Amino acid sequence: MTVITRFAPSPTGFLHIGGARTALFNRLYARHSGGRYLLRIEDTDRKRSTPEAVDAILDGLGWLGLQGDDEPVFQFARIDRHTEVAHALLAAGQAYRCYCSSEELEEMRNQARAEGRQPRYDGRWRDRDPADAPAGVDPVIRIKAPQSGDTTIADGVQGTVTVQNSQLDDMVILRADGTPTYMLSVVVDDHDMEVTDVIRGDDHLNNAFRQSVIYRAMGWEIPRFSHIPLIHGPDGAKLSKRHGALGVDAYRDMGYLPEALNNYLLRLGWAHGDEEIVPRDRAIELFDLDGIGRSASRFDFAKLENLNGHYIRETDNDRLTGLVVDRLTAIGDVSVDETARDRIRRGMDGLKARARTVNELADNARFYAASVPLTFDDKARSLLDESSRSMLAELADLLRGSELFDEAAVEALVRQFADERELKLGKIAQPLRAAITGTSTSPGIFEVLAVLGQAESLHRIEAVCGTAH
RNA sequence: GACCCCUUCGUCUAGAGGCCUAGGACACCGCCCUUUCACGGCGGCAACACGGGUUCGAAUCCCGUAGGGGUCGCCA
Repeated sequence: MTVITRFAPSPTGFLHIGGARTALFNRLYARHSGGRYLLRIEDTDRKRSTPEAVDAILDGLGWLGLQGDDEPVFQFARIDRHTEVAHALLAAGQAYRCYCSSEELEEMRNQARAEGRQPRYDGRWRDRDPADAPAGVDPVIRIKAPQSGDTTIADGVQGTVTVQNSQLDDMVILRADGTPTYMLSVVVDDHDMEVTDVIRGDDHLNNAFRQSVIYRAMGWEIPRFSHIPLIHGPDGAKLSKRHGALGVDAYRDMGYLPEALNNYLLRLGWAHGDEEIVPRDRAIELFDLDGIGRSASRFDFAKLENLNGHYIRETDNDRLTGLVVDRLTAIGDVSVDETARDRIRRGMDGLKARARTVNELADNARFYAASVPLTFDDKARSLLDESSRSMLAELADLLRGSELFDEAAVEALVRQFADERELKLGKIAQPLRAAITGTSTSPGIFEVLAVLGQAESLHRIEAVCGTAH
């Protein structure tokens, strides 16, 4: 049987990090098994669902490369099928109308809580004569849950989990306004979409038992459930905005690469021996439900950042240049023309070894796009004292006379200059760096000089020495 | 509160009774490389929640305790 998985977010906000990981696992499992991975937008809550959220989720999935194999299914469009099933259940005597008001239910729950019982619906309309129905009350339809025995689920991650049926209550499958509830819709859709594996967050584990009631009532085969642990914040508490419960677009804005986020999310809760770097294809090859742990894991930005640095170093220079230019342009403090773009591209080897995020990369590349007069940070300013400036003026003369200006030629020149004066290279390199980059740290100084070229390099040095020619 | 789940270095994890003096990665600390900062290399610090069993032998199996998490909607 072909494996079919699905990711089913509700469009009430952005695609958060937990959802992204759920989508990842679903896709990976489907790919690994040679099956299909589907997307379903659970937009049955008309009050909270928004088209903006649908776009945000689709965008996020697209960025991560986790879009479904088919066009997404919009659950609300299938509402007729859901109500049809509800009525079939009613006709078969598997469900019944309940005329309780919300006040009545509230009171029922309060009383149960007060008596230390579980706040469940007590089934008071299960066998009651519909003739007793109070006038003017629109009933809901509830399904008859088993009242004795127990239900066991063989979960792909959690193992065998058993719950006493006395814990289940007769849940609402069709609301008073005639719309289906989530519990009904998911089951009907998963069945109709022929989903074989439901891989979702741990927070749904209890729902699996309730949903199996509907499967049984309809005589449908129950899919294999796999409930993956939730992601917590660094302090072990539920992920909050302060931590990482951000939309994936926020991670993109922070300068993370989608392949790094995918790798990080994969390793968060899943492992294959000691392998840490697991690119997509390798992930598809290795991914298995067995590798998923059962305990919640904490989100760790430091590790994500380290991984991101790795992927930045692996990424080709043209793509990186595009990302850096976009970022610099978005910030808008330097204008990035073709010359600047070309310098950034040629300087990318030196740049990318030193950055862990695209934003850091852009910050470090800024000096390539800047123009005289540069802005200097404090360290650079203190490096450019009077004696350094006069030394740079001499160096400029030497550089000006050079026919060649590639990295090797410049290095030879500067080293020779240092030797003649019996100076350590650092004594010259640091002021030089300050003069041409405006900072005290940068890629290798000879590389920078070569990328900038003779004219621009001299221009920057002269601007500092006040010896413009 | 009831029900369900979880518990190995600070963090992510390896570990399916002897291979464990518990391995890797991130972070941290040294050293090396070096014109700066990184990258890279080498080394270090650091954990089986606790208590009982079972067994010749337990991080691995069982029970309990403690702690953490999830769920208890006409939300999804």
